[in-house]
Amino acid sequence: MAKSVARLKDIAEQTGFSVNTVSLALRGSARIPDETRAVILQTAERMNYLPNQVAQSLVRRETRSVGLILTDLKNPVLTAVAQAVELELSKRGYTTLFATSNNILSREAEMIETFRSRRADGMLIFPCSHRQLDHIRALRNRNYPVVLLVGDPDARIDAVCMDERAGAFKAVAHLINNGHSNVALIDGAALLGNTEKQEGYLRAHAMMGLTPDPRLMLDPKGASVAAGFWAMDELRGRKVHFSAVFAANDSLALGSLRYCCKNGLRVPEDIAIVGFDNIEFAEYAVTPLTTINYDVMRVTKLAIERVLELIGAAGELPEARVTQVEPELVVRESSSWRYVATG
Amino acid sequence: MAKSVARLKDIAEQTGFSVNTVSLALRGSARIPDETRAVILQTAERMNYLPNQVAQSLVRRETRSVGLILTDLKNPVLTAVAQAVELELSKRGYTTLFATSNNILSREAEMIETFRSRRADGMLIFPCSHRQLDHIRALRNRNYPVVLLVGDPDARIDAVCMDERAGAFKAVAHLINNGHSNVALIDGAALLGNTEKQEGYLRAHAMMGLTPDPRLMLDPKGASVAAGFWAMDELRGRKVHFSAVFAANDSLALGSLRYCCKNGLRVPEDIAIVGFDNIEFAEYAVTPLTTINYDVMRVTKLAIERVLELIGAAGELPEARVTQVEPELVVRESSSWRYVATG
DNA sequence: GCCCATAGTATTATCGTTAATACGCTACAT
DNA sequence: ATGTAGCGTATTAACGATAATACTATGGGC
Repeated sequence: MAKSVARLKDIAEQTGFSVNTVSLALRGSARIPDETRAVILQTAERMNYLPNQVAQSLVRRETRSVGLILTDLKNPVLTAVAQAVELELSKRGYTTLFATSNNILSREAEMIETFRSRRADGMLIFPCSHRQLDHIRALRNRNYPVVLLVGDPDARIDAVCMDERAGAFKAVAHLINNGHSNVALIDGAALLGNTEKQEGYLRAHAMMGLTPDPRLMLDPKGASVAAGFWAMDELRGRKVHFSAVFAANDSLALGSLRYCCKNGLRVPEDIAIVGFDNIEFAEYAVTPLTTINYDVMRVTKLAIERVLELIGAAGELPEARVTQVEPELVVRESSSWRYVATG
Repeated sequence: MAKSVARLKDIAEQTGFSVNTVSLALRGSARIPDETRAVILQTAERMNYLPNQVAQSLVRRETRSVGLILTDLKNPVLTAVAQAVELELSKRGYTTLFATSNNILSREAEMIETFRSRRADGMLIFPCSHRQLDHIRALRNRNYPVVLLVGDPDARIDAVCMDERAGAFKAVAHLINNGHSNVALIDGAALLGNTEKQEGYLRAHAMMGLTPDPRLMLDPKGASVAAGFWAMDELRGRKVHFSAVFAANDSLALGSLRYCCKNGLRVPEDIAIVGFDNIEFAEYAVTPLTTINYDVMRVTKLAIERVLELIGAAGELPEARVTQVEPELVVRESSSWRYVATG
């Protein structure tokens, strides 16, 4: 905290009015005559006074701050979420307390406790695991406003999120419809309990009466471009035929694409690739990437409205609601050489 | 703020001890016998007590929070900075207050005031403009601990940062040394007053006795891949010969690369490209990108140490110091077809 | 001239915590 | 027995603001 900043008391001493009069004047009370207010305002200005929000928070019993806990910022989509959250919150006079869990459950729990201790009015959480949510549910049960950014309709916790299952379904169905009956899956999230994309992948197969070879489902051990590159190499080593790849995010997909490039595999002729998230680099890749897109800004706004609604709720929190936004498939060259021919 | 949370007073009433005894017991004072402490600890646990940091901050006159203001999070390097800052601060028991200025000076000033009002113990700022720093200097002059993440040795404000001028110099000197005497510059930062990279570009030319054609210096009007694509098109339209491009960040460079790809220009044979920042996508591009790399984690750690040092300083702040970390050139195929031949 | 409404300002309590100090009791030395 | 050291706990006053209430002039009505 900056050393020696002006307080109401200092302004009071300077002007000769009481602390309360100064407080009322600065807050624009009608009980203070214009002349008095002018003197006080001017003195406050001169002394560079800014209300101490710590003291205000104590007496008002609200901090006007919201905690944001993400897994990490390596994924450009989470980055976009972070920025959108901060923007929307600050528009509404709230400050963002920020933390990352690095996919470590204990760290997630720790950051939640930190924010609770700081009396954040509410929290937005992108949980490490979409299944282990007991610590978050406990929070909600104690009437703390929490909104998850990935949702499980059965979790009994509010959530506003993109429907990953539907997105994965669309991606894989698109590949199967384009004649690919052997689609590989590059996705490591299932190990953390986040099986939505895998479920979409399986459901798309089931719908078409196909059963994917389990050897085509690979954990890339990371979410980076390098991991995608490695995963592709590993898949090829398994000697199981596949003509298409669905990667759980665009970084992985771009890594796969790079692998193909380097190893003389044509995309999409030899291997079709579909990513997820529609990051900017996807569109400008050697072979523009087919991917799953959703409106980050819209989801974020809804999430913020939800958390502010919970914060505003008097007494008991309302019943938890899960809002899932349907993502859309963006078809580009990497999945459709017909598209190459015509486009 | 969550409704009705346990306070020291509640524990005091439950156990029959006074508030102060409870406070001392929870903080592990030696004056409290083990038996008393055990009772209090157990009751606190049962009531799910967590100290109210708002009240603590008020009485301790420090919030153990640091404000982080970035321009935006679209640049993966700033993202990495944000994550590293949060990690390092939380290791040291500090919370990160986060905001973005979107390169709008008034918003930057506003967020600074917000954090000051919240009594953040210090701030780390990536300013929109490296020249208009009066509002930040004023803060420092009032003894507020601030550390900039881009530095001007003459600004009389502490800074820990990468030496952008030196980085740009290395990039352009590398191109010139490889036989490119007409190097284009794609960089829009100079309009905001951030001329470091441009200066490096000019200095590299001057050093070699060259004067760049001003028509080869282009403002891409943005920092995205799309902007880089557009800039390349614009440059070619100017009908001034150039055989190499230095782009102010890797997104711009990847956009340029994509343009070349699409328009039959070979990289590096027809056009050499050098980027800046060494984001992961640079390495895995069609033509791996030569770029400027620096150790984000190291710079971040130094910056945090500096701000905590300022926070810890009793009385007047010490003289401002600017620490610049030298970045390094990472040569890949995009700038050197000799490298292609051998590598 | 007196009462009362009202405008303008001050007083006091409060938020949840910490810090300094005070108090009461036991035990011990003298 | 008596002063005193020390231990365990309580009391009180901050921190910087807000909110409810309490004063104190002043002016108007009769």
